[in-house]
Amino acid sequence: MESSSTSLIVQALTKAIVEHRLHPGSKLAEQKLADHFGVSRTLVRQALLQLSQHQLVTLEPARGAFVSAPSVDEARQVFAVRRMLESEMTRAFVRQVTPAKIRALKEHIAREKRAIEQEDAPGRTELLGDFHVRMAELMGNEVLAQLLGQLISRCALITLMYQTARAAEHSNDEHVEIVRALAARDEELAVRLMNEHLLHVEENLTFDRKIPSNDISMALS
Amino acid sequence: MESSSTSLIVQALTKAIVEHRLHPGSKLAEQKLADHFGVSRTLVRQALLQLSQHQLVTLEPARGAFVSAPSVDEARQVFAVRRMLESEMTRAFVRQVTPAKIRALKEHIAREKRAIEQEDAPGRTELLGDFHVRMAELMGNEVLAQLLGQLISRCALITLMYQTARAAEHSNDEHVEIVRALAARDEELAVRLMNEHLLHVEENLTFDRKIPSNDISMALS
DNA sequence: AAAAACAAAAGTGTATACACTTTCTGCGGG
DNA sequence: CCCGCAGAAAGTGTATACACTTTTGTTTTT
Repeated sequence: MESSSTSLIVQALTKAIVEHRLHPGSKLAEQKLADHFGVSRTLVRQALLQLSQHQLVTLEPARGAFVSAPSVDEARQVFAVRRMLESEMTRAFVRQVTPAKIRALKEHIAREKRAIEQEDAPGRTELLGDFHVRMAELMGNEVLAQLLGQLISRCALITLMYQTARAAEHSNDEHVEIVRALAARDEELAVRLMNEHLLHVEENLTFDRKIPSNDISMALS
Repeated sequence: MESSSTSLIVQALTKAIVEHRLHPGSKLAEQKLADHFGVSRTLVRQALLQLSQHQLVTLEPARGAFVSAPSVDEARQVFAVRRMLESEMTRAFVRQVTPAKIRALKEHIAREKRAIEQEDAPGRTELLGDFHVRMAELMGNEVLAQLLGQLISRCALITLMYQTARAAEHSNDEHVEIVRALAARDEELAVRLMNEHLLHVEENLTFDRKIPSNDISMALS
């Protein structure tokens, strides 16, 4: 169904993994993926190698590629890093905030709300994560934005999507509060709210292991 | 001269790039590297792909791989991220400091001093960077340690090695001061010192472009 | 003599081939 | 009935082949 290069495969697989269409532990057989994307194993291997660097996929020597199943410990470490990074990011954001930036964030939050109301679960998860990336981008720091993007992908692998129906609204509300503090240039409040927000998201972790569905073609639709 | 897998090639190239034996802009021809390492282009390509994800190598479509030449802007962004991450890391470190951890850091600093006295430039650069990684490891956060490791590799590409003869001593002194503040559990002082330290390192950036040496075999010795 | 055009060489991008390892299946022994 | 073992099937790891692109060097044209 597809036609082009490695990065398209990476994107497709990333989406499927982050949206939990491919469950942690699922085997990713090279030939099956190659058939599905209509390319040779060479390109699939490149894609899997990249994904393993993003920690979305785990490569076991001579056994193959599997969707990563991060341990509880690792999950907490990822969130600890996010809190370190994002509390300081928030601080820096306040110091260089402009009306245009606030407007951009508010627009983003509106998009979140729309996705939540329409019960668009995949879009919702993505947008809620992107809020944080958007902040980094608005600060003009590409390096930060890219780094956060990866951390957040790892988080999405961890946070289960389903029970976020209520949690999503909660996150959305907290985003609103954060932006309000940013607009008011209240540095300490903004930092505190961001920290609490991330703690809340982390609390929502559930670590039940679902039964892996190995049907790759189904998952990639 | 070599025998084994992709990650050995990655390590060898990383070392050569970070130690400035391969200059920014140098072409990394696949067949030449393959011959040098005694493997096929397949493995070399895998290695180059990984290095490009670490931002040490830039891939230009249909033109090949080159040692990255980060822009001034990108350099500042990397340092901005390091300051965000490491100031909070320092704060967290103070809160969970133990005598054993202080001892470990002091040992590391002693190794730095030895490398500086022996004018072991490559070892010196590596150890000065590793101080920060060691802190992350001592906190038991592998995710943080790995992330910092990558950021610091990117820094090493930027910071020129030669003029650090004096700067290296300076960095070493600042490490001593930081550890002293950590041992005293003085959170604010430690954070301030770490921030200033990173600012000093950033100030030492020099952005002169050297003439690239294309002799891969020579550089890899 | 400088510029344009073409041919040869070198190099990258993808597919395929093949060796070797793991996994599965069925059969015989405990 | 279960365990283990042999052989087949499936799958990964590396090398090689080949098409296509960029680069280089030479010849032709103005």
